[in-house]
Amino acid sequence: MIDYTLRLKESGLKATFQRINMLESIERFGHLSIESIYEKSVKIQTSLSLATVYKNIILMVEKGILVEVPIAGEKSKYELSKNEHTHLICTACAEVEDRPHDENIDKILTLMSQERGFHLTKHQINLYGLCAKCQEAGL
Amino acid sequence: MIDYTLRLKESGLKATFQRINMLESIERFGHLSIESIYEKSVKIQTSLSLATVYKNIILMVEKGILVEVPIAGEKSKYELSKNEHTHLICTACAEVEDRPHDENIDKILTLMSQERGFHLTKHQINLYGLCAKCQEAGL
DNA sequence: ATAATTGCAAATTTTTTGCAGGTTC
DNA sequence: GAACCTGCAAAAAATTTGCAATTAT
Repeated sequence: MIDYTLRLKESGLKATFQRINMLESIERFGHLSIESIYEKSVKIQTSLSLATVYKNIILMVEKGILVEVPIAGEKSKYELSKNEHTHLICTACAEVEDRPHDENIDKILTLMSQERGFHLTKHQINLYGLCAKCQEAGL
Repeated sequence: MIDYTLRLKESGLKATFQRINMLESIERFGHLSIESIYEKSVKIQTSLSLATVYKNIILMVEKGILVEVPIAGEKSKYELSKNEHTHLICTACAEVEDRPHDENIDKILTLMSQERGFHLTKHQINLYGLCAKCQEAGL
């Protein structure tokens, strides 16, 4: 289990139970919407309020502890910051799987940006389709 | 100017002035949020209602006439369906520029999907950073 | 001790819905 | 003329805010 107390303090945020609880929920499930972060976390701490979740998502995204994953046709999900990677998003079951980046991709994208004088700081690649499970289920 | 009347009818939608007006606004500006589509279009047809814009966005995305471009930290924007392309999103001025796809990218992404038994149907690549203008402006 | 954070309730914003009247095919 | 669409107003859902009480450092 990751040391979220340290991670939060490094960012100048207090290591409250609410925040650690939220981060552990996200760690466990990989990618969660705000509503789902609340649902998972309130089971651990029943007094948790949705407003606190909203406030902390905003703060932790600002601090770079969390990353927003915007998805077409759905609400954004949030994940822990980690190496750049590609998302495989199943349009049937809404599951999101991470795949490490082929290093060639980064090179190509950097070049593509430079052609336009664009200073690339971050990128997001979303692949939409059917995951293996949903294909087997005939969807 | 594109023939939106035909495009709508092909999709089984009636070619109302509201829809054509919305599509022309999107064509003119490239990428617009729902609120902006309303703001631009209501100048042309002052009786237009926001509810109509919402209803038609949903319909036209369903029919594949429009594509949702979800963006981290912002509301989704909508664009006309066109060839797959990459978005350069300026985090300072929020402008979105389209760049044609390097064909190598498509190959790599298809391979990456196949490794996981994932059936790729669509992908979305967003590059975040500073556009040339905003860099010059010292942002 | 003190500055940050929480949870609540209320306010605001965003999106959806129902329906009478109008429009497209 | 039938089915579809619009605009309105109202409802529902999502997000933000203010503040007194509590908690982390």
